[in-house]
Amino acid sequence: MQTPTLRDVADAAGVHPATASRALNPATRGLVNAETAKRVIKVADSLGYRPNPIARGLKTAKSGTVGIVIPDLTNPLFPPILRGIEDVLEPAGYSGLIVSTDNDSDRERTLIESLRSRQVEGLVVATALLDHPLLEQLHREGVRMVMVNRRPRDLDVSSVTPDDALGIELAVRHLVELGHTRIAHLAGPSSTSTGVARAKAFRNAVRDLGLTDEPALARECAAWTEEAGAAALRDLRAAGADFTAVVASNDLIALGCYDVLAECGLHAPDDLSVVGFNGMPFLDKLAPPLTTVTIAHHRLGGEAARLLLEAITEPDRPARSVLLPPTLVVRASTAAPR
Amino acid sequence: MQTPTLRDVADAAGVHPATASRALNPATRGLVNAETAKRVIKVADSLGYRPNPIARGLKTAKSGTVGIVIPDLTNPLFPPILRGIEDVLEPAGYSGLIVSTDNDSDRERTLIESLRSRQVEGLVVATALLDHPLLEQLHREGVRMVMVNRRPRDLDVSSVTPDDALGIELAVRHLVELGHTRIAHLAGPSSTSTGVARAKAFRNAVRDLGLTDEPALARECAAWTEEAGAAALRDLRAAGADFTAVVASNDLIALGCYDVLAECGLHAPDDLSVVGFNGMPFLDKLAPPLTTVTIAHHRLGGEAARLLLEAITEPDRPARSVLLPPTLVVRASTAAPR
DNA sequence: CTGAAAGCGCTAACAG
DNA sequence: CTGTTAGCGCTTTCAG
Repeated sequence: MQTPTLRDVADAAGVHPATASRALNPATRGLVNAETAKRVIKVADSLGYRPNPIARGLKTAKSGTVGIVIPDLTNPLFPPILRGIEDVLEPAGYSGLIVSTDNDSDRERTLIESLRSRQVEGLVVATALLDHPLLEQLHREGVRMVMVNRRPRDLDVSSVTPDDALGIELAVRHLVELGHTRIAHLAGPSSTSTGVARAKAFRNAVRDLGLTDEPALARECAAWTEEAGAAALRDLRAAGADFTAVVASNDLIALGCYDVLAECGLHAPDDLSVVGFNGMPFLDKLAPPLTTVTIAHHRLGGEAARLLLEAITEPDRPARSVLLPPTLVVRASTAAPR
Repeated sequence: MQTPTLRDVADAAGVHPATASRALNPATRGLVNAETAKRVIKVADSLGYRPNPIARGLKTAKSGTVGIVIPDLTNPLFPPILRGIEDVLEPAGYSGLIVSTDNDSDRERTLIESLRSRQVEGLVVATALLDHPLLEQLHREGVRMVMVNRRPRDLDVSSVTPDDALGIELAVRHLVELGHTRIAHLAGPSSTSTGVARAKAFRNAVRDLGLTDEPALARECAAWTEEAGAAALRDLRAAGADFTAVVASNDLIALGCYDVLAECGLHAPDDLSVVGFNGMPFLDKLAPPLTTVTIAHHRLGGEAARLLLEAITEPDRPARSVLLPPTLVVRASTAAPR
């Protein structure tokens, strides 16, 4: 026998399917005689009945699902964000459909199309670029969405992002307090809000702390990756820049710095102090353990999910943006300059 | 205007919805006049029509989705497996619904229930325990599934797992060739096939290579975690065991060994050679870089997805088990004993 | 080759 | 409080 339907339950309980439906749905149970409800429920679970949310969705135009759009699952930044999202979604009776765009905008378009055809009620988006036509279009079409980690410029959508300015300031202040005066910055791609915000925050922090802001000490990385970080640092060194510390725009870029140091037979922090950003796992096991600005990624995801659920239940609420405060975790990759 | 339905397309093209349906579905397009089909298709995409897979699923009892059950997304072992799965699913027109059980069997039951109610056509399961009543029950109920990474004992289901025996043999042989004769093993939980298989393989390898198999040199870890690995190594040391190398049953357990060495002011490989298993990312950045047995996790996932699709399209095929060959990656955590 | 009709499993009016 | 009716969007007989 196949999985029983609402009809089977109704027949077995001697009631009409509509009554069974009402009895089984907590929200409408009040409309039904308590006795009948009890009986229906008993029959239902003796038959092992389990409602078919697909059929329900067809009728109610609510799927109980939201789409989660991330660039790359293998980037250790995202699993904790996903966990945070799921931890909020699940108790609310929603489930998340996760897709990985691979930083490919065609793929992103296709995957979001497929999410929409699956009738997701909203989107949590972690792939935002500063200038992101697809997201603008979706927004115009009235798709409910929340940005996490990054956000587009000029788009009135809710978002949950780290307080990049504060994070970078913590990093720079730490280096200045150690005595560094020539500090380089390896910025993330300028196509992302985080890349731009951190680069700008770096310049501000440097000035605020009384150092001079030297453009020659900054490089933009082509991607948020180890390879791009390594390339940027090589470039900086090749240009003859003189610096004793580097603030990397994320941890992977910082790892790229480690690679370059190893190539050159140099060591952190003796030859160069290095600070990362994000607080990936296992950073404490590196050689040397990496000083980094840490974000509570779990919370980042949780807040985003909460905002999305809110947008779903109260569509008229204006967009809100949440900034999560970072903390600096000092480890052995930073020390006073020699 | 809302997203157009098949009816809208049919009306606009001046045909019956049934005809439009046939024209739009490549599989039934042959049943329709080529001209008509062409016209319908043109109208469809001028309207931006996109079929509703939910409604289709309701009728055809096929959802185009499979469930993916993993213990914990934040374990770096799983993202590459997921990638491998998605890379196979997607071109086949399927999508994966990912759930994270958190190693909690109640949660697992609930989540699998919810996947089934969402009409998944099959399951890729990465949470298998050797003795796993829930999976046995699902199997009896005819749920199509494929195990990945681990598998239950005595259950006739398809699986894709690493060749644990070969992997451990590579590790032990490497240590023996370096001159080690007293080698310890930190086994994974004996509730999992990988834990048991690797422990057994260790004993065999030791004997085959002419050493004596000493039970006093083995400990079972309570979990596949850093903490459990550390606890096991502490225990071994406290018991006064004498050994110069340790084969950890996975990389996280090996990281636990690093923690204990650091606590005691000791260093790998001088005081103890350490070998891991899995080939997690960033192992090359550790202090010291970890020698490990590497598995192509991406392929592990890909093969599993392929087997599942096969089981879906040809339900009568017998179960198959695929063993993926590991390779040993030698880094600086192993050296000749002092 | 195409239209008519029925129905997948469920819920939302509307009566009674 | 409960049954009737209708229909979500699509596919699939079955006729024509």
